[in-house]
Amino acid sequence: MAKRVRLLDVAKAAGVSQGTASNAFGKPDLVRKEVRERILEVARELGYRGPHVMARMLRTGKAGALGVVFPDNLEYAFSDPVAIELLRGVGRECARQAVNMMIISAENPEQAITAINNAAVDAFLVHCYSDDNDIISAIQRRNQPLVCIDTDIAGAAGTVVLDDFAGAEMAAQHLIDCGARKFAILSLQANKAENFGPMNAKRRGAVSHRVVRERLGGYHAALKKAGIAIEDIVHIECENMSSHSAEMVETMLRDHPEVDGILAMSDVIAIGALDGARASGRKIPEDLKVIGFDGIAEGERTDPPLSSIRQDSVEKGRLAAEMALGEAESDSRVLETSLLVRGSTA
Amino acid sequence: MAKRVRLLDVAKAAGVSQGTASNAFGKPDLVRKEVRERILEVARELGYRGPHVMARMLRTGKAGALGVVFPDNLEYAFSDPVAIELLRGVGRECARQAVNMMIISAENPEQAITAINNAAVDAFLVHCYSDDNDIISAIQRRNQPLVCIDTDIAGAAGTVVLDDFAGAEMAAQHLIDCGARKFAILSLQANKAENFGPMNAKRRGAVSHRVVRERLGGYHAALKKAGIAIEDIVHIECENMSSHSAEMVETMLRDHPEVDGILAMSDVIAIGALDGARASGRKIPEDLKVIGFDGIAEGERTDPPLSSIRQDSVEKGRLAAEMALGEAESDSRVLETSLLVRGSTA
DNA sequence: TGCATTCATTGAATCGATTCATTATTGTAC
DNA sequence: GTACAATAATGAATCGATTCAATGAATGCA
Repeated sequence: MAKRVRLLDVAKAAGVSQGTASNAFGKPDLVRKEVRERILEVARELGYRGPHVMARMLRTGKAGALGVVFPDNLEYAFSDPVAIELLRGVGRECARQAVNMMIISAENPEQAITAINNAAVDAFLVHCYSDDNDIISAIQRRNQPLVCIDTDIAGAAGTVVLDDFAGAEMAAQHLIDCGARKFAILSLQANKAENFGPMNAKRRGAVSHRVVRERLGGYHAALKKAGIAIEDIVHIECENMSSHSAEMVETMLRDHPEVDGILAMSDVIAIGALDGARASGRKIPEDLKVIGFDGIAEGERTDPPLSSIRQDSVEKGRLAAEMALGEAESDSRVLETSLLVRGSTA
Repeated sequence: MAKRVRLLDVAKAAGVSQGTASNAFGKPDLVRKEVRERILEVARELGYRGPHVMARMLRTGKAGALGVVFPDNLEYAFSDPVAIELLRGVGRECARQAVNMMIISAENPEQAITAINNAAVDAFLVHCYSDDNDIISAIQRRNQPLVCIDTDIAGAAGTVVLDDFAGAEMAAQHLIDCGARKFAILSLQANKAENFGPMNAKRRGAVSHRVVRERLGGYHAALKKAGIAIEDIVHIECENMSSHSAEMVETMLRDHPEVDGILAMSDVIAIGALDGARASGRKIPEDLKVIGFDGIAEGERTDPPLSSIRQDSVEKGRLAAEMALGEAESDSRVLETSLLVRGSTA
């Protein structure tokens, strides 16, 4: 293979210094028009492909890219509707700032750390649930701007989270207002250790995922206020997959036929719950009221349409990117939620 | 800010050559154990952050990343269910090969070219419909492996496409078998120039998007074989958005109440068609049969569930990534489709 | 004509590693 | 005790740009 044509070759052939040749490409207005044109002409003749990206990066120290990490599971990033909305927001901001978006990909945590160390990026965005993460430390070692989404890590440059507590409170209050009295909570995974199924008090006390902790707290607060004892609530931990939660709900309704209100920590779980409830012969909302969390678009088309707590994930991603790229003040932001009433509760 | 600690500093402090220090990090087995440990120890003391990514890239010429470009519209990548499945496949293969995934982001074609030129990647993947694209040329100028998805560009290193013709033929044949006789085709955008609404023969003759050309050809072939004249088919061009196709279908059914079979070029369009048909008082599948294309998961939950032509977009993305990264033979691959019969036709 | 300004260009230093041809050292075999 | 391999370590060259202080030329103004 022929050797690559370098800027120096172009400069020589055009009879100018390397510095001028560089400017002809990068800072055209510093070079006289005729000279610039000659350089570009010569470059074309020689087959020069334009400044070498890696060389420029090394010299300038800018990568022109934002790293996005999903430590819990990469596949999740392109499966969960909420994660996709998040990515859409990140993408939007990156496009606005003319920065590329590097998705750090890995099959396991160890590989993720390597991937992080090999990524040429200017800043990092991490979406994760757990806060005891050595992937986070790997990023922090790089000493670059870092914004965490949905979890608050001490020492992170910035965090963007939801007011999950208030949202959950709103959800529970709404079911109470609709007349539900016997509650089941369908929780997201609470810990690094998978343990789906009924959730005992011990596990409830050791929730390491911030989102789960907050939402659980919010549910409990509202129910307690309404005079419902925590021990009377059915707690089930579900994988964030409709097919899985559907099964869980069928089992649950067999064991606890008295349940008349389901609080699901995600719409994906809630959609499965609708299926499970229907399969168990329940009429929704007459026999059983269901409310989800997130307010994803799919919730409009379910049967019946799903009530939920709406969050703006696109904006969450966009804001996080803005913070990481240094355009927005980099500290902690808490986004609000709102109640979305549809057929599954009213 | 203190100056960055370089490998040379570490080498000096540890009393070894720079070459050895480099090996201690990159090729540990070339360095005696005690020496290596001393180097790592010194590195820690000095606060060395590990080899500088950009410097390494420049020297080795490897970026460790795969560029993914959506020239038609970046936002589309994170909105269309099919594109998301594609990304999931790409992500899976990238993870397997421990390569990061660089999403080239841009708000307009001009910016996209800059973004491409600034991306430190080893190969490119392009998903696009049109084949007269100067973004493609910009990539080709970089002289790196390139795989095009869903379009066949002359000179591209590789292409991965679907047998769209056969799939469309199968769809039309199925509707005929179900008894439909008066057809409407809901087409995806056929050209760079937006022109939604009824599609005249002239525009039908100037389709620059390969996918649309092939699917249209497949529909026509099957219908012709069944003795249906092309002039008797209603052609409508839709934006790939359910809300849009719903409107289009309402109008269409007002103008052409005789239509009893809808061939939609995407499930997203088909889902909107179901809404539009329902709003127009049609019973599906009794009055009107609808078949989509793609076989997305959402089609299971529509009312009635959507018949479709299933394609494996995840595999399409995975295979394309494999080809671009040089692990699969890099030529042209054509993936097959299959018929998915559900409630909207039977 | 002289002096200050502005504009264009030069050329060497720099970014921070990896690589590879050499040299030094140690071990094994005869 | 010598020859030959195998193993470790060296250090200079290299990857390909950008940057910046210094220089030269051209212009403006008194």
